[in-house]
Amino acid sequence: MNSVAPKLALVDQGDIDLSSFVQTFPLQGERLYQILFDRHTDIVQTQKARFAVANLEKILTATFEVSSVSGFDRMSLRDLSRSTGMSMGAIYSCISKKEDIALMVADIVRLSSEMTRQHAMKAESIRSQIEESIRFHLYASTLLQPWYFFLYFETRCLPEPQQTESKQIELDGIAGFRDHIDRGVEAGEFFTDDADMVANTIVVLLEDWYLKPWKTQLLERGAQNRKKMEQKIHAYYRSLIGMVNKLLADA
Amino acid sequence: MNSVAPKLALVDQGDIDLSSFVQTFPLQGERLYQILFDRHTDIVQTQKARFAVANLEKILTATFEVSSVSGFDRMSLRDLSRSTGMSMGAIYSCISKKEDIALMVADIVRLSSEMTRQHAMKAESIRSQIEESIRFHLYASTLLQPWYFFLYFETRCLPEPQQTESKQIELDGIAGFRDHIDRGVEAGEFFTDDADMVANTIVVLLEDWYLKPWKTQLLERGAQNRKKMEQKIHAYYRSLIGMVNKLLADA
DNA sequence: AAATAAAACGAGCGTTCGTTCTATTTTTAT
DNA sequence: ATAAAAATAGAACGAACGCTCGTTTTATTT
Repeated sequence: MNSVAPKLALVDQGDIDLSSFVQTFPLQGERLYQILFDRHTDIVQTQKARFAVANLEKILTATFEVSSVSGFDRMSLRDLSRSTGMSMGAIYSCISKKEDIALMVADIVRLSSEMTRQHAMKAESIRSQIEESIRFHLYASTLLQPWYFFLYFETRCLPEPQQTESKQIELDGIAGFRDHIDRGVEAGEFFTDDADMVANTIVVLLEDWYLKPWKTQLLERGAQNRKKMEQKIHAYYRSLIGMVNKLLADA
Repeated sequence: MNSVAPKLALVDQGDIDLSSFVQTFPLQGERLYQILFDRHTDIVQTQKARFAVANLEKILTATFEVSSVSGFDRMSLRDLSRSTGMSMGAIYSCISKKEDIALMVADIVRLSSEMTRQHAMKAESIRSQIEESIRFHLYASTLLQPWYFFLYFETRCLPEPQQTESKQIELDGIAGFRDHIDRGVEAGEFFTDDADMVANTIVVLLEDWYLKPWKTQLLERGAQNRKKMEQKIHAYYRSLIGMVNKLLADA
């Protein structure tokens, strides 16, 4: 290991930029709802996948839209019915309880977090494990922004065991970064006297990205904004990495 | 100005530590509810301040306790009646609508934020303005932790104008720090190439303190923990200042 | 064309909510 | 002592809620 450890890469590395992430990340579009259907055969009453997938998409899209105004509790199923264009009966042939919607959101976010963890483990150096954790999390939480946002604010609508699990996921995230940092310090790759704070700061700023998109992101959808959105993500990514580099000085 | 600007003070300065803050901060104990009574004569039906103050304290304390489990919406006034030991009639002579409770919380937090701003303005150097903003905010949001926490998660229970105002308070907080930083860079006190990120990080970590007290704080109340709590605050304060110092290198 | 099964429909069920009201008792102030 | 103010317990109200169910529509097979 060179005594002047290389800073985290500040430029895209081609094979791991947003475009290629979008091409491989499975929790998108129709596949996302297909996965939801497959993983919740006990909840979803509709039998034919074709109908279920289409309706799950309607229900979840409308849930994010309606509940973002004043929360999941205040979203009535009549609101949802109006917003989806489905009848009450149709909704209840797709889910069996209102709470099921929140359960499915929690499941997808948990799945996404697990995929992030798996991906980062594959990186070689400690610096690139940190880098990949951050990058992958930013990508995933951008594509699934309404899902991450919903889970954060509506965890309390879930039954107790799921509430505890959500909190645990966050703690694991912090512990993961602290672990990387500790190992990096031990290996002499970099130095800090406050690993807890650095780890916590990273996690909190990753949360900030999907909780307060109005701070930095464009909220409009559409192809013309794809490019702009990509630029915004990478600007935030560079900011974050730049900060980590300042906090984790060379040993 | 010396070219080697002094770092933010890492030790207490006696007259502005937690103990003296507690002695002067008005939004505590009985005074807090007296202020609430005075500022909401239109809402509170009870005439005699003595009764109103005692009941407001019961109502707000119980609200924080009950609503922390599953949110303000799911807290019924019958829960509140049971938890306060007050009858429905007594509750409704103290408030006129359930929403009033949330409005009063928002009012106090707004007031506290304003006091923080006023206090920090009195500091002389730019560094100490940043330092005082952070310190004062940490103190205030510790004493009023349930209030800050409640407002953050239950803003959506408020009518639209108040929702927008809450969001604006956060944006103003970020803008305030960015302004300090910009002026400090201009004056040559320190340097950063990412003032936005530094300002945002400070605000987000200040929020983290009252949103996730289980990460770092002791939750138990009581005199025997007073000392421990004070140590925890200052440990977090030092961590935060240490980080700011690393991010705002000498010019 | 007829038969079948899945899906969609929406009025209506029972429940709970916030809120009001009444009758009664307790507390406070003069 | 007495009148005013406050607190109590709980019945009652209408609105809104999550959810069900008998019926109708649609899609597919016979």
